[in-house]
Amino acid sequence: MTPATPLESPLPDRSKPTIRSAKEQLILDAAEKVFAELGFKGATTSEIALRAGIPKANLHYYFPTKEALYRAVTENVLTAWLAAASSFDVNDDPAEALAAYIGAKMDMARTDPLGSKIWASEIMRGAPVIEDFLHTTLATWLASREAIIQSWINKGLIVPMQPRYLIYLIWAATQHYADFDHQITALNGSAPLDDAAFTTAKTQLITTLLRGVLNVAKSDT
Amino acid sequence: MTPATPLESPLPDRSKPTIRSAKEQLILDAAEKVFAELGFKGATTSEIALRAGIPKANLHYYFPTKEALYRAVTENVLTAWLAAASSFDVNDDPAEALAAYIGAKMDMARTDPLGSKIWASEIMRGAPVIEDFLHTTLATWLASREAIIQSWINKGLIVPMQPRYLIYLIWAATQHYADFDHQITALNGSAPLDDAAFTTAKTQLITTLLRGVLNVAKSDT
DNA sequence: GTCTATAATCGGATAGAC
DNA sequence: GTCTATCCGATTATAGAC
Repeated sequence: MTPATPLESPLPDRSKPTIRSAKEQLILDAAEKVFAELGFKGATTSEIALRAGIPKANLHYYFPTKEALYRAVTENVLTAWLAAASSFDVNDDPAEALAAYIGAKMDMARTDPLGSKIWASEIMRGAPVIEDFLHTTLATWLASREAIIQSWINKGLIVPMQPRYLIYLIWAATQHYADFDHQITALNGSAPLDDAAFTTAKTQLITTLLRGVLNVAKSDT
Repeated sequence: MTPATPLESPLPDRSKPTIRSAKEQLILDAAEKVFAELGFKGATTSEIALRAGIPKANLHYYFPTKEALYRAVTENVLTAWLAAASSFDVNDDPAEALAAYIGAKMDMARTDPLGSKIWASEIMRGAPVIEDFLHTTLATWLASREAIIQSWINKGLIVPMQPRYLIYLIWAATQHYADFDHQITALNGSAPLDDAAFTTAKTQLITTLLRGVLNVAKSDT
């Protein structure tokens, strides 16, 4: 595993939509599942090929090495992550901005739990592939959102706090529904949360966190 | 990996403190690190033996199979988890009980991040080893604490909510500092959080969550 | 109890036929 | 472009000397 080479080509050439793309996508989908379950080292190309329904050698034709395949999967995760991150910016009102961001992250945990698991697994092994991303794009994004939250604090809209620990809280709370979905399912009587239950969890999370950080009118002091 | 056999002997025989215990502990400590980083499948007995400073065959003398070693490590994690879980019960006041529990979980994330990572990794791969624990001990613990929180809601001490999503929020927020410590370190300028910063994170988390769920006096409505 | 040597298997990757 | 056959290193586990 080469360390910290910058990721390239987030959207790899859509000019030829379905010539080799079909099988590549088949492989990427299978790889996403296997990497999410077993991590980079635990995943095997045999297992990925098996789940994709192709011979192992065919997989190595499209993705020469296991690491190249892993990096391709990881790029997709980062792309999705950055899309959700922008939902922070659509509103100047802290309540609406935070609610939108928490909601977007919850929706991502619901629709793409595998991406969240791959992220978690990558971080837990020391982030060799996304290390550069952590120190550049993510650090920049975090700093700018800290500044926004700090401005809300200065205006008295948010209670005084360290903004970054609020961000960590949001990340943790939302990604938990993806990373630990097996545990949540087990504690739900072996049935995954249905849409109604998930909506309840999402609404309650937004309510609790907004109550926790929004400054109410100080008329009663 | 045999599925869902109940875990046995949480405290394996302390009558002979240091005859073979010394090397077993050496192996368990090394195994905890390697399993935390690489997961069950990604970890190798060679790597564990290397870090324990013993020949690989010697490891297999003390722990016949990789799975037996993994189960031993997992038992230690469960034991520690149950110890922290009891901190919920020491107090009848919701603010104090929740603060004590959140604080205990944060302290665990600080002192034993590896255990948290092993838990996360085990859940993400489908929990084959702790599945039984999830459906028995953990489900029972969750139900009893839900009942306690519900009683607080009935007394008007806590705002109306689904108690279990509050528990999930506490689990997620606290374990995040263990499971994602590499990311937090990267975003902290490549330096781990020092004790002061961690205390700030812990205090702020307690403050935010208590504000989010405690019912304030309704004198201003 | 401990370690060297090795068996048996698995996994990543490739050669070369089709 | 696709797949069968295979190489070779890595990995789990054991046999047997000390």
